[in-house]
Amino acid sequence: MTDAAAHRRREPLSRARVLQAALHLVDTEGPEALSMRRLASALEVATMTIYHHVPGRAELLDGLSEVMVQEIGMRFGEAPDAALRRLAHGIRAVALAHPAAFRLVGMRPLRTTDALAPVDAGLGALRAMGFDDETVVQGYRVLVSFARGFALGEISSFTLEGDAPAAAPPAVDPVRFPHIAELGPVLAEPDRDAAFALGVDLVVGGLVARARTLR
Amino acid sequence: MTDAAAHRRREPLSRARVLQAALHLVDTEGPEALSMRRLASALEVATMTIYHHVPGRAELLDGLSEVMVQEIGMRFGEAPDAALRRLAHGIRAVALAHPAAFRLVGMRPLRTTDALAPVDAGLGALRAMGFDDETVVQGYRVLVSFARGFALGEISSFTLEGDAPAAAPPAVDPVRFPHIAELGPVLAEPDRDAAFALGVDLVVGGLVARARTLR
DNA sequence: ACCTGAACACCGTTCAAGT
DNA sequence: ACCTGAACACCGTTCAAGT
Repeated sequence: MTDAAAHRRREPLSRARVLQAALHLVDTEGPEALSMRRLASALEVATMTIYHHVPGRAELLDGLSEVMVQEIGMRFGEAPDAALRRLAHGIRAVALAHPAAFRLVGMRPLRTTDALAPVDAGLGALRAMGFDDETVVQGYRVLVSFARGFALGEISSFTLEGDAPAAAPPAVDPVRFPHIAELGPVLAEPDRDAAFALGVDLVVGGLVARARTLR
Repeated sequence: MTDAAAHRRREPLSRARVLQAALHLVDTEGPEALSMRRLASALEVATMTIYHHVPGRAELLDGLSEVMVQEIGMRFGEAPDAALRRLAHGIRAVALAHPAAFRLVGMRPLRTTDALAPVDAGLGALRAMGFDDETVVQGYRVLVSFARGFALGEISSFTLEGDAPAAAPPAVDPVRFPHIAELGPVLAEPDRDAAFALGVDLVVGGLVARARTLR
């Protein structure tokens, strides 16, 4: 049932409906639209009613990342390196599907157990490659740091800010910064898909190569 | 001259002194302390006085990243791969020196020309390795995305949030998430330096290997 | 059980005015 | 040139109360 339908029937509010409405609000009106007051008014409910389903704004944001992480599809019986590549691409896909929301929560630690399935899958893939525990955790952090960092960076370059309009790159002195000046056109319109694929190849490809030296 | 000394003599306010005070405020009182009002009161000046030196809050944040980026040391005549490694470690070092401020601005695009020296150096190193323009820009984005993403992630795991106290990882169902459960101790206290070094090795090492195939 | 209104202690920014 | 006070339109959250 859609949120709108649930609402028309005046079903009792729930954490799930609050989170759903929050994500919709951010998707349609931008990150700065997510205030407890505006969320309540979108749900046609008093501001304080929200607090009966979510303890406060911090947990609302945690819930938002939970909902988004659950959109990362899982799959079973995949080769470990394919699973890692899918995890990275899944993180970026969620970010591109919800850029404003990802900007809001993209670097928060996952604090809610319902958001841990992709984490477990990623760690499992690295263990299946034969790494010791330390290297599993390190490799996981490297891959996820890259994927989140890349996605946040590209989002910032094309979403409006919540406080300032999308940035035009500053004009640059070709004497001080010759490389920036000469690369200008490519810097302005990079092939973002190719850049992300390069990063995934470097990280996952490198890990696969190291795994081979273990056996 | 220190900010405090300048202030005692009632020197006129300047953009530089505003930014310096803003960074100090965030360093000492956390990210949520950076409001125009609290910054003004730290400078013992009326709130609106700030606006004569900085157009608004967005530009204040841009200025903060400018100041932080300038702390990344530059060096000349270095081998390209060493320059890339130093850039990555420099980004992380700045983040660890100013965790609260980095959380505030770590993913903003650099919008101020005085912040572009490390960008130009990084691009120059990749060009010196022989890559075509597209690959230079892609490789740069990959390295910087990883460094920023990693630093932001580790900061979030040990800084208080501005809205919630430092996160204790949630207890986890070992049936649903066996890998998380079994890796628990390592996940709780990862070797962050080693993890970052692994990422730098994978990215820079991988780029060096690709550069070799070009000649 | 579920929801609400009023109040408190904050925000960023505009504007017209002061020295 | 440089600084300011008052006002406007917002915030998140506490508390006591309503159904």
